[in-house]
Amino acid sequence: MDQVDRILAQWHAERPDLDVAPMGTIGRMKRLTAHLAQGMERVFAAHGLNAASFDVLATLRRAGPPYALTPSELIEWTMVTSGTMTNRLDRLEEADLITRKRNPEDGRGFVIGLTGRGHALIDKVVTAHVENQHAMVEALSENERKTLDKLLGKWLGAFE
Amino acid sequence: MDQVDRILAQWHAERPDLDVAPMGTIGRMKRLTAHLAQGMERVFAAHGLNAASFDVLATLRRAGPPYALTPSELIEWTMVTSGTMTNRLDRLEEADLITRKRNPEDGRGFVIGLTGRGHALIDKVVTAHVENQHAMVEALSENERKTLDKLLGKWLGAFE
DNA sequence: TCCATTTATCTTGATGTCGAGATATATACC
DNA sequence: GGTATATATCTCGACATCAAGATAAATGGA
Repeated sequence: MDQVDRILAQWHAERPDLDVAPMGTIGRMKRLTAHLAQGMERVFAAHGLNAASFDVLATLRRAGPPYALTPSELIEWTMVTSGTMTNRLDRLEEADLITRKRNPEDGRGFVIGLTGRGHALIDKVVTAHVENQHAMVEALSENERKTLDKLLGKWLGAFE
Repeated sequence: MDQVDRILAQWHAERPDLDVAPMGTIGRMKRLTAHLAQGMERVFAAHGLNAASFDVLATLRRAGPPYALTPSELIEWTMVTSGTMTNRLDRLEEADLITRKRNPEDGRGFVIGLTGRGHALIDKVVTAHVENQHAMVEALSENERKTLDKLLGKWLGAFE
């Protein structure tokens, strides 16, 4: 009987006309995601980053050489609005983790690249991040994690 | 090959030293939760609410008669800070959906109750909300959803 | 070539959240 | 009873995000 079960029990008592089983699934997803996000923020914060800045640096890093993307491409990968991306890039540029150069192929735009510091930092943080993620999924066996992956993949397919 | 798989493939190419399988699980959880939240917001918005205000009204409603809790109790159920709760209550009070009365049993505090309008509204919205949640989990069979519930419950247990 | 439309990015204002600190009341202990 | 501590809630300032609108450059015909 966890917190989600308590919520479902309350609804069952107050609104027995409702079948709240899906609420349990969705509620657990939400809480779990919140815990996972919190756990990841701790690692990011230990290196002076947050989820937002990590997201941008990691996207540039895993894009491979020359570790450079346009703001539009970053927006697509990270699924934030253009205003949010501008703000994120402003802060990362201030921190000397990325560079913002005019795009020689498109005068309207820019190319965002990792600085040396940015590259070194994200490599270090990603290593710690992946280690941390391993620790956070340890509660599930390898088989359970794979089963979960399959279910999540199927469900996600209905949305994307 | 969904967006999460593409991200994993990029990491595999750039950092083959990392085992990013957990990142896939966590990434799918995050994306799924974002889609679910978006779907729920649509229902809330159709009734002039958002997730924050729904959360408070629903907590009061499912608490049962007399549909009243202290801000502290609301904070525990909703897992937000006191400043956030004050802000939420201010807006709900303005909208005449809740009342804020001094707590006769504790001069430091208040008791938050549903107004008639608030009670009627949350009953209507919860019905639509539950219907919407059913639609959003339709991609999974009943058995799959139950398997997922079990796995999520086990995982969540490691955190709570 | 010229103009209309599209695209890339930035700017601005509103909103929701958090964290730290303020205030008032309750509680515990001497 | 009186003081120290704990608790309940609010206030305030900082920050991230979004949506809508502004600006500048690219593109696609006539």
